[in-house]
Amino acid sequence: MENPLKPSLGDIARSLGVSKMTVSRVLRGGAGFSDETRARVLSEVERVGYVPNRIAAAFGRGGSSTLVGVCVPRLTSPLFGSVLESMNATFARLGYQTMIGVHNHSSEEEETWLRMSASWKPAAFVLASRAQSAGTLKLLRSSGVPVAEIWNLTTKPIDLAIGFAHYDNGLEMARLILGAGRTKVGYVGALSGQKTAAGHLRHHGFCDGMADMGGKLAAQEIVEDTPGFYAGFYGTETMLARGTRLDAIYYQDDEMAIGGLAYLAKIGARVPEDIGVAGWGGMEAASILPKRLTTTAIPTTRLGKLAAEAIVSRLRGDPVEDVTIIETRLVPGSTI
Amino acid sequence: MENPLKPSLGDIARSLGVSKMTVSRVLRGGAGFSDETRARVLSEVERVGYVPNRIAAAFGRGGSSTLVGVCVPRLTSPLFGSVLESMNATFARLGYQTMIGVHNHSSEEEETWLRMSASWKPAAFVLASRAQSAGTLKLLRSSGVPVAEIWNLTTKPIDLAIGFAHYDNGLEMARLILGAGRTKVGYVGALSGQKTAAGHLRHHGFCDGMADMGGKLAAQEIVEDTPGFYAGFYGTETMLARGTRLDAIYYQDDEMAIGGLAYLAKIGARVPEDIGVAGWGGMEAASILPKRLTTTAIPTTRLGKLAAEAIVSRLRGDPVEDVTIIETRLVPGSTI
DNA sequence: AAGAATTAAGTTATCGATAACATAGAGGAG
DNA sequence: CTCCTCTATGTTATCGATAACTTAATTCTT
Repeated sequence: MENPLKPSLGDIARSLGVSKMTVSRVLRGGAGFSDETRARVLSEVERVGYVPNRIAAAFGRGGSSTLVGVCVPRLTSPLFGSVLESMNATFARLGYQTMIGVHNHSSEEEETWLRMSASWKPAAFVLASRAQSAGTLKLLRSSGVPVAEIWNLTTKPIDLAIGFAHYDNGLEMARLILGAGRTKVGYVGALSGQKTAAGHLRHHGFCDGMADMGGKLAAQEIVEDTPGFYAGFYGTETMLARGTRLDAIYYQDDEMAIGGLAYLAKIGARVPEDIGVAGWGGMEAASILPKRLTTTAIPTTRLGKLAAEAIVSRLRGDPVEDVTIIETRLVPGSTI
Repeated sequence: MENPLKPSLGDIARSLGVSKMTVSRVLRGGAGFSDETRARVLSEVERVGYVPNRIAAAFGRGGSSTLVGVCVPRLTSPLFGSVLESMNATFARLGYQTMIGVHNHSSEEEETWLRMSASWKPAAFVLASRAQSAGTLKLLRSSGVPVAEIWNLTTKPIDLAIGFAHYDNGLEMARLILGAGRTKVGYVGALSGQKTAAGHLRHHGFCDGMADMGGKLAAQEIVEDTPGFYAGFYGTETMLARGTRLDAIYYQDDEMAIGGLAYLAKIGARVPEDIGVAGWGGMEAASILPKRLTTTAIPTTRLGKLAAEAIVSRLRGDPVEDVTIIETRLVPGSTI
């Protein structure tokens, strides 16, 4: 008892004159003890302020913990923030704790994090944006724990995938834009890492959608910077500076679209009369603009909640869909 | 060896014919082994894809882990997101992992999280927004681990405090606004929990600053909602609907200010001619507005980095300042 | 060259909780 | 009244890494 402030199960047991197992059983709520014993244990636990040691518990159970490793591209995006928030809350409610990692769209960073994270023997992993490196895949497969790939959908998930149909979102937006009679359409995106990243998929879907209707992109600009207001602003400036006349721009996300709107306002272009604007994500700011932004609204809270629940179902051995597509909603808005 | 995919230190040792300690020493980079042994161990580790078990390691060390518990009010704010991101990166670089909690400005949620978190025997805690409940304080004190209170400053920190001088920020902004000749000033804030919350402090400093210069708030509106674009939009609407004529509004943060600007634009009020607007936080979006927002820029990345470094210094026994004030910068902008 | 100091190992005990198994006593069935 | 079944509880072994010792071999001193 070097530290009297941190009594252990054994200390509780000793001061009550019972065995550690009895205390353990009472605390974990199973059966096998009398009401009287239960009351005595609980009051002693309360009295000394006992805090169970989950490290020891996880170790004793044979290694696997109630931690869940979650890795996202970044934490500054309100969309990912919202997903994390609801996922975190759901996991907490179900008795799990989240360990967060950020990979900045880099598969090396993801692998570094994963290796570190795996050493905590998490009960599961949640990865946003497809794990790419061979090392990552090997580690995930051999770890034997449930893995949820969120945000993107993948045709053959490592374990389970829950996300949005980004390609289709791009396709739909192309239809909406061309259907509105716009013909000279540009695309502004930003650094989004690998080919399989969500932004690329929407871009790809958008191009294909335009091709289906006999159109094609008149211009595009991929800014070498994190997606955000700035990137949208400067991406638009750069693209327009090239002189191509455009009557609509599709942005990688709403933040970029809002940045673009700011640039268009600055140069006096009227939206949607002179030029149309569309984004993706349905972020809060999009709804307070003078003209409601044309975008695709995504239920981020739902994604987080479903992902956490799916993981827990899998851990409990309940049946779970391998691939869950979360419905998105095209918001026509007034900027196209 | 029930699971051949998860070899342990002992397995490595056995297959090399050395002791577990030798392997442990090599892996943790100390001394006490020959170059040849080192090479043999490393190659075997590589060959079988050994992943160390930190749960066992933490347990073996006597309980304390390399986890750091971090609790913030929410994850959807780009400001907190940015702090978390740099803190997470700094901790990772220094060999620690973060466990995240969200308390929604509720001290009960914070305490629940803390109790859960404490059971992982973290090496330290980082709390954003002052811990309030008696239970929380008692637990933190008796846990005996370093605690960093960030975001807010407190006069007597539990252990160490790193943050912004919110009260002074409010005071300075009051001076700037009154100094610009504005006399009928309103304040729009949002749900921010306890009395000691950062938003309240700025509000308080703002009122005192106005009083010092012989002014006082002409109107105020505290929206019962999370701070954000919406809250700023509707808070402004509600406040102005009461009919008081105003020539400037101070907002709890930039998101709310931008929401307010959107409302003002909607009703055709010119900024800053008809009414001035000021925010707090210096978020990215504030710099792409047609008129640069008058605000207080805060170095969120710096806060995250310094907080993580301070915690690690304390863990290593190096000297650390108890209270660190992070300088903020008043951005005059063009909206006042 | 003998003893001291250093290097490169190996041994043992331990952390706290838990699974799996063991046991004593109470109550019920026949 | 005997056997049998619960119920409440105790015992033992265990998870993987590590701290703190110990030992054997090598190198350095003077």
